[in-house]
Amino acid sequence: MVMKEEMLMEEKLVINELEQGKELANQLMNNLKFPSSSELDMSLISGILRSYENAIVMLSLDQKTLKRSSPERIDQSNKKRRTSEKKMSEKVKICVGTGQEGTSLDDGYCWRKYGQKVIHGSKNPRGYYRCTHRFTRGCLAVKQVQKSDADPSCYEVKYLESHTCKANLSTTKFSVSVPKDEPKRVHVKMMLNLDDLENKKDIFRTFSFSYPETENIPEWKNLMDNLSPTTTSESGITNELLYTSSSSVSVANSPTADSCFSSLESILDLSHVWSLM
DNA sequence: GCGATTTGACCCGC
DNA sequence: GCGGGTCAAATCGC
Repeated sequence: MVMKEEMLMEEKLVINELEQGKELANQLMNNLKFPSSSELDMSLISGILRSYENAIVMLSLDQKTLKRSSPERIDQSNKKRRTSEKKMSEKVKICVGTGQEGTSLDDGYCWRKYGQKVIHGSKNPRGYYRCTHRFTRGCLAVKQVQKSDADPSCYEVKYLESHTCKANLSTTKFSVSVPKDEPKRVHVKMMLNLDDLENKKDIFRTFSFSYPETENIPEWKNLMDNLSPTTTSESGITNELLYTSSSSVSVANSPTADSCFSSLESILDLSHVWSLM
């Protein structure tokens, strides 16, 4: 019953997307008859492409749902089954400072917890999260979060499947700061312009890691050397430098883009394309 | 009331 | 049979 309602909802969304695409295509045809601005044409074309992309994503998700709930399987048993597809995965270790638990694990995406399991041989349970946009935009991103047994201040985060809900990182900005009282700890604030049609707003995320972890990387060491722990910026935020990504394509297409907020490696990979503001 | 989280049950691969 | 991943009903919180 609920499943049927969900299917109808999905169908409506797909039809809506296709109708939008059709509407935009009509507008484009009119524009071609009476040429005006090529910018408008381009925006119409990208609108059409987006509509069809969304429809395809929704349909592919629908197919998966149908596969899982095919009549034979339903006849066989009314019980739960899981997909056996092999997934791409990326493991990331995140250390959080005291009093920051929970917030630092926030990586800029919206996750919904769908399960928790006690793992054999581990003291801490593993949490299972999937993208909130799974059903609205067909985003299949999944992550697993488990507190490290060895270091309770560290979380092991495993990302399975990448986000298809499309974060637009073209205007991503990083802000790096060093706390006065803790000169070996680095706070990174990221300003991210998400291509979020619902919210249309910039989202800020912060996380931190220890200086020694990055000491053996020359570029990072140079950066840290330039951050004198005694100076204070005009904004009142200690030692803040703003960095902006000079290559949106390299960010957006990076295999680690989805977890760039939490993966130290990905931040460092990107560091060479940053330019000082 | 609705969306998010919790939690026990179930499924599947090894 | 065991362990890990997922589902979905129950519960919680706003």
